Amino acid sequence: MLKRCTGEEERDLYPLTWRFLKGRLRHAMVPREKAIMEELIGEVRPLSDGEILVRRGEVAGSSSMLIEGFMLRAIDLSGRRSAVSLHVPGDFVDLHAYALKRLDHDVVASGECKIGLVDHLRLDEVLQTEPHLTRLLWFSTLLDAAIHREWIGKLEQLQAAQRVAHIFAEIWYRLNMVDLGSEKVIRTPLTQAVLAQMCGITSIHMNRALGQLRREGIADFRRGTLYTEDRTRLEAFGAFDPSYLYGDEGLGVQDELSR
Amino acid sequence: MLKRCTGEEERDLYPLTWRFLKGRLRHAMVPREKAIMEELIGEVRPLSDGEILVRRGEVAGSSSMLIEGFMLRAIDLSGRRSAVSLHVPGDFVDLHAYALKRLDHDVVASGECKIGLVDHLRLDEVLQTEPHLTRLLWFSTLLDAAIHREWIGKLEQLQAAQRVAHIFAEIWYRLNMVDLGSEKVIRTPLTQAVLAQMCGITSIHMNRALGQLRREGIADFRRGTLYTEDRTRLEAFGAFDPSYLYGDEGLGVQDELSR
DNA sequence: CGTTGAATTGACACCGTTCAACGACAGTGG
DNA sequence: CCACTGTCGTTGAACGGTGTCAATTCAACG
Repeated sequence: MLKRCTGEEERDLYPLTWRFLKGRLRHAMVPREKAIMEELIGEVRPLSDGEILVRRGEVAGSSSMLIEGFMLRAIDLSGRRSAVSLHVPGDFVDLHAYALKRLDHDVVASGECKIGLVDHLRLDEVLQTEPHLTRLLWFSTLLDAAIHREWIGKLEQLQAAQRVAHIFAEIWYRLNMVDLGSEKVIRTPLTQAVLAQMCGITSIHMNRALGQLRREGIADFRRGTLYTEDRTRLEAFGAFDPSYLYGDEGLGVQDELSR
Repeated sequence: MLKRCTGEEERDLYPLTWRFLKGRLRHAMVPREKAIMEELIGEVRPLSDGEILVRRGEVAGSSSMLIEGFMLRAIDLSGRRSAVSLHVPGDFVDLHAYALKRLDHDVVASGECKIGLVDHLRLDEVLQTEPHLTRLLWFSTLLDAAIHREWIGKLEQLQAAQRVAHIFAEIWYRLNMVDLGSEKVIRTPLTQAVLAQMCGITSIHMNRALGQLRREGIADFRRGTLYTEDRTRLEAFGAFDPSYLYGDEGLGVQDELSR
């Protein structure tokens, strides 16, 4: 008889990595693979707000999984700083560094967070002996790429208020996938300035955009806390279609990857 | 005595795939791996301008390498269409489809082009038996992600004319890496409308931006042909720093990946 | 030589930036 | 308990970049 693994059990068995690919292809991992993932983590380290984990150009010997909190990837172009992606618990934040060796961007803590370090030598072993797990790791980095593409589309087509709405919808969705965030409220360490960096607008205009969302009753963001009565409306306003996040409840075709 | 492989020889030995990772980590591939890559290609197929190779959401059983010509990835958000990336010969265009199974975007021919199809079953074999080559394939998809990030930064920070300049500089650089494009002129199948889609502006404003570049003597783009006297100036204007393209002449640290 | 898609131009409205000032709040130390 | 301080958030007015609409020119091609 196949015992169905409940959320509780997963948390107990894999306290550090149970959120990895949760809501996406985690169901494609067999217990052995989940155990390998958990054992990959060496040191667990806390980060304080704004702390830079990896600097652009540095050669990295390890990658890290985000266990608690939020992180950003940031790049500088023509002097100004901007955020090109956001990470939530369960994300293998800079797995990219494994194949790229040096990164093209900084990886920064947004608020307090906790990460688990994975030595690249361990990943070498996985590549040698675990083709299926390798493919899942690869998949997780392509998920990032898919999100990047959506952000590009968002920046190309939406205007300020819609961009924030889109980000809000995305964060909410991603938090839910890893069992975080409630139905009507989520807590984040984000400031209006950081949101502005992610949306490619000034923080002043971000303030006005948030004002608009508030006035129109679409969403209320105050000092990191996001609240909304009607998420459907928020998503619609931000032209948010979650299919790029490759969640399980999507088209379901990924079952082919299951094994 | 180690025989140095000249460009000529590479072309003869691997007529379909000699451009793959050229200028990046191709030097890290041993002849056996290059041969495997070449043999991965099944059918070779021409595409006509605007032809859609893979449609968003479709389940793909194969991926394709771009042998000649240009291709785009496009997504639709709130009705309008926009281009989220551009590909040049040597790019393993929709390798993403291998791990993702279904894509979040369309893959479209820009102008006439020629592609080589690779069955996913063949890639499965590579994953099982060739960890080093697997890592290089993974690397090539992460290169796309790095370019995505740069585009996000570009959209967040630069204004119209600088955005085009940046794209121009990028295309030029990438073409040079695969032995295409001369010092002062490159030919592309791009229209002002497509450039506009890539820069997130209207084609009308793209026209004005191109006019500005022309007036200021930075670059002259006319019906697909791009000309400039001073590439350094073009790059400076577009705040272009090629390090995100991970070219060989970069920091050189990637040699660690060599083996 | 006519047709067609692409490129070009001008007028005007709107979105977002800039600069400057002010208000709200949390943490700190007296 | 209060005053102090710094960060974050808020607001207004002027300016500039970009979108929109409509009309015109240009280049390629059958």
